[in-house]
Amino acid sequence: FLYQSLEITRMTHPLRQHIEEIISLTDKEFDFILGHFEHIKKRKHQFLVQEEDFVNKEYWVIKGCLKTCFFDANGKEHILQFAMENWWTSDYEAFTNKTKAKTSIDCLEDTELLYITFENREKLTSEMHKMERFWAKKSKIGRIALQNRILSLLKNSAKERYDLLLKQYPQLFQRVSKKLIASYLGVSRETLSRLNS
Amino acid sequence: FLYQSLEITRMTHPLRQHIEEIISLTDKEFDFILGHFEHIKKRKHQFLVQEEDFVNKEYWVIKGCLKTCFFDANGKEHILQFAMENWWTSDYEAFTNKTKAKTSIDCLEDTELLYITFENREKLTSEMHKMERFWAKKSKIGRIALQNRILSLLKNSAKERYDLLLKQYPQLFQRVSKKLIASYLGVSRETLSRLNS
DNA sequence: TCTTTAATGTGACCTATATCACATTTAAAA
DNA sequence: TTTTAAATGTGATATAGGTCACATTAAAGA
Repeated sequence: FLYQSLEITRMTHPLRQHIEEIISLTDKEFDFILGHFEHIKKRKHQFLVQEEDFVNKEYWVIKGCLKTCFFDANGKEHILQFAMENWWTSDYEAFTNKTKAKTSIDCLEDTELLYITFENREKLTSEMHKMERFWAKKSKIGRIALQNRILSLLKNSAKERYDLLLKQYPQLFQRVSKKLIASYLGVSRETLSRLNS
Repeated sequence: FLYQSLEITRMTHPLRQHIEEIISLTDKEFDFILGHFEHIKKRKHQFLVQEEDFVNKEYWVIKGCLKTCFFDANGKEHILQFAMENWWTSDYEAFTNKTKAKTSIDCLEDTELLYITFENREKLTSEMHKMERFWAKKSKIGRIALQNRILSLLKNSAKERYDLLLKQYPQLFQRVSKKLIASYLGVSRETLSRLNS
């Protein structure tokens, strides 16, 4: 039904295009992969994951925007990740280790997603070596991105981190409040507001 | 020759024990894996990787201690990672993307390592699905650790980060100078020195 | 062993960023 | 449309942590 709802064919399915950036697929292989996913819609302010949940799904964003956040001892919110079109998201620690989520994943807009369960992911990777390689590659890329964020937190000032983020993800600033950007960068919203002046 | 030099058998090889924490291996499989690695020794202050190098090896520490560091615009050193016995290390961005290293990897003690080249790693993972799974799992674990470090940089004070590190890696404090610990935590060594008082 | 270099601690002072308070604007509900 | 809540900007002030300077101690080298 997903093909119909988005008026797309299996040839132009966004997930297929996404996967084919890394490995190439036949029509049959893509159908097989897609068969392991489910489709859901969420409205703004709905949660995909809440703190303390067990998490057995990994999500892929078709359309929309989400934040992965957590709260410190003083109740201050911090943003670990944003997710928009073509991004994967989940609480990976909870998903991988079958532990409770430390984070919440919250829709910032009405959002349309595909998800795959832990079991289906295991099945798919063992049945289809290509997908193991796909996710291995994705994991490597994700790790490099996290490492660069640590680098940036260690060596750059608030202003520098702001400029880098703006340069790397200009679309983000159109869709997300500055309060959340501030929480992602690790500065107060007041300081962020003053950076431009 | 590695078996001899360390007076170990293939049964008790430290790399085998390390891999078997995640997947199980036959003697034959382990010999096959080990055949893709080379053995090297480095002295204190020698580099495994220097900034601007191309990096086509991933290292595994048999014995010793290393730091992965980089320098900011003011020449201040920051530590991205330490590596000790049973840890993997490399400049993963340079290794994965075949780009130049942003970091240096420097031996803090005389160090004994195994390494695998990019080509051998590709060969090994494609010939032996188990090893693809092994590294996929390692990559997941590494990613979670990086994420938790970001979490900690965002939500914890210098003192809290210090206490967490001390709790998680007490051995580190016996082997590494406080200046380097400070660079890892993202505080000045003076501040670190005052945290205990 | 002697000599040099690095590690560590601590005082004095500085600065980037946080916090609190409030006004204004904008967007979301009802 | 009206009402309510959230986002944003900005001043005043506080503070964690940085920087500089110097003394002491410990550890490398030679």
